Amino acid sequence: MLSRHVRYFLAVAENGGFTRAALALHVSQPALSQQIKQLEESLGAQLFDRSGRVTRLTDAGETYATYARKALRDLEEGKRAIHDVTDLSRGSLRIGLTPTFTSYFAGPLVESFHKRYPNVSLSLREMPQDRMEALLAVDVLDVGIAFDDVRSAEVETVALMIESLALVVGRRHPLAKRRRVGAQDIAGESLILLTEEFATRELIDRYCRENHIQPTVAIEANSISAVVESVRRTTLSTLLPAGIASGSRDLFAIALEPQTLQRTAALLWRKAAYRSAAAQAFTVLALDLSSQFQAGGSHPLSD
Amino acid sequence: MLSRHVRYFLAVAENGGFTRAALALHVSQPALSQQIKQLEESLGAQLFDRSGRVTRLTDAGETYATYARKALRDLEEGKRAIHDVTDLSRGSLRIGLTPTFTSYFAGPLVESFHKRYPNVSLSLREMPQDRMEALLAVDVLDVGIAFDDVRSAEVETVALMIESLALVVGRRHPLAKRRRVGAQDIAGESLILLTEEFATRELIDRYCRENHIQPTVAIEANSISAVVESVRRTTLSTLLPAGIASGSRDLFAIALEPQTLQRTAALLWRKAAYRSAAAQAFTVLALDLSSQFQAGGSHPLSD
DNA sequence: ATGATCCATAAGAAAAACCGATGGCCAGCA
DNA sequence: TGCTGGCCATCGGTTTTTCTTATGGATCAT
Repeated sequence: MLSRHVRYFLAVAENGGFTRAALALHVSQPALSQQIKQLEESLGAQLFDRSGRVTRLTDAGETYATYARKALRDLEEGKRAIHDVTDLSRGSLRIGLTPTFTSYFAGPLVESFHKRYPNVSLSLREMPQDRMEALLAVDVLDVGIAFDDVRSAEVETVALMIESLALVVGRRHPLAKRRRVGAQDIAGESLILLTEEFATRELIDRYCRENHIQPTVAIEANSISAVVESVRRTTLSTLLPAGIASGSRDLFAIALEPQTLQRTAALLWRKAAYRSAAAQAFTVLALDLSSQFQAGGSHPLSD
Repeated sequence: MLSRHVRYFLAVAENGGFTRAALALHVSQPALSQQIKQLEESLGAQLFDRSGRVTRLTDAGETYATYARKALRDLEEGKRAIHDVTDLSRGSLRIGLTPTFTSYFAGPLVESFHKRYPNVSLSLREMPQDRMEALLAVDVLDVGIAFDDVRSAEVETVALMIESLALVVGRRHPLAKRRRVGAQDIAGESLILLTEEFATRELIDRYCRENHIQPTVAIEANSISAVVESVRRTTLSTLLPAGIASGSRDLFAIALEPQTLQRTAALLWRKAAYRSAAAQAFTVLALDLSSQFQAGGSHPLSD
């Protein structure tokens, strides 16, 4: 990585002579003579004292050698640093999230990624899918977790799992013990729903139209946790990914029958973009985790 | 002195593209493609993301670039170290200056340096301290004259003198004959001050807050000479290093009592950097001159 | 002196780097 | 959607750099 001139110079300095250095470098001795001569000319100073029996550095040579060695060390360090980056002992990853994923999928994913690669710094930003796609396209995000019906042609996807919405209720809700419900059950519900800026809400509205039902929307909120906490404390219900209820004792996710209220969760990134080692590792982990969600019976809606 | 591979790599990184870099280097674009490809192979990592419209560094590339630049600086420093002749019959010195020093301290210093070493070429650049520290760190400047509270960890300092701000007024100003003034005198003044981009202004603002005074700021200017000329021609006053007034008949520097408005001027250079003979001679001269300022009664605020 | 070592120089051979031509790939635009 | 311009990769053939071998001059110990 250093020019021949400098490498040869250091070799001669270290070996205390042209002949020995030539031997060590597996080149002929005249090759060294020439290179060093050129270096001396370009630096405008004599680097070696060849007058005596042994070749030694001049003052100028001694001075230059310290800097040359430093430069060499820098380059070798750079080489090591690269491998550190690719083996994920550092680096960074900017992740975009659709709000509904933040709680139940992104949580475990980020946790396991951070556990495995603690030195990769993560940036998590929750945002609507439209915005996410735009930010991916201009390379402000590395990867997104959202749904597979992307609008932007610059974004490509890999499906993670099918996410089904369930009726989520609190322990005091009349339907709390039911295993499954149908559209007609929903029709009589008083719901608390996300506002229309969420893709989830659009999906629900379409579902209601298609099934010709008009459940009461008792409360609207623009935050998942507000919805969840309200459901927990009232006899209102909501429609959310079933995963959100898992892990919470007093929340029950009741499957919809038939399961028409579903969409495909996906990993998003810019088409043909360079994918950093961190991004690739994240992808692997995400696919892994999602297959657990799918296969393992733990996912309430996978059956 | 760096191998072609690395030099080309840096050029592509800096120019943001192969084509532009090729132009800058006066080689063909394929030559760059080949060299970079070889470098990437030898490092076992992709250095550039060529997928999009613009070519940009990958994480690995970014990492390597910092080390490569460091190596380059080392070699250039080595070159200068060689050329640096101890008798100062040639050489060069790149000096950074905080604006307030330009007039009264740097002037005499540069004058005496140039008188003593006429063959050393000088480069004087006025700039804010932050910028100065950055340029010192990347070896674009040899030495800086600023204040001793540096932010960068890569810069070290040697104190020159304590610089006290004084109330500077013109001959027609009511306080022109006073020997000293207090904070309460300042409170009633109409001032013309430097803008907030100057460290001096920050210092003054803090002083006012601490003394609970709010003098009128009649004029703001971002140039020392503008301030000085205005003070000379009006009955407005300003707060500036007392030294600025010395040597000018119709400017009067009135000491503040107590002297709380002061800071330590210092010489700055990059930590552990090679210091050329010129830089060392400059340091000696600067310390010498500053002790004259301090000791000799000529400095209006030294008593 | 003499032989052993060491480095410099010269000239041709080998290797590396380079150039121009060409083609593919995006991205912006009609 | 197809066109176009900008950008990079690849491919032969050429130029430049670097290397090798052969040789000669200098130094130093014997």
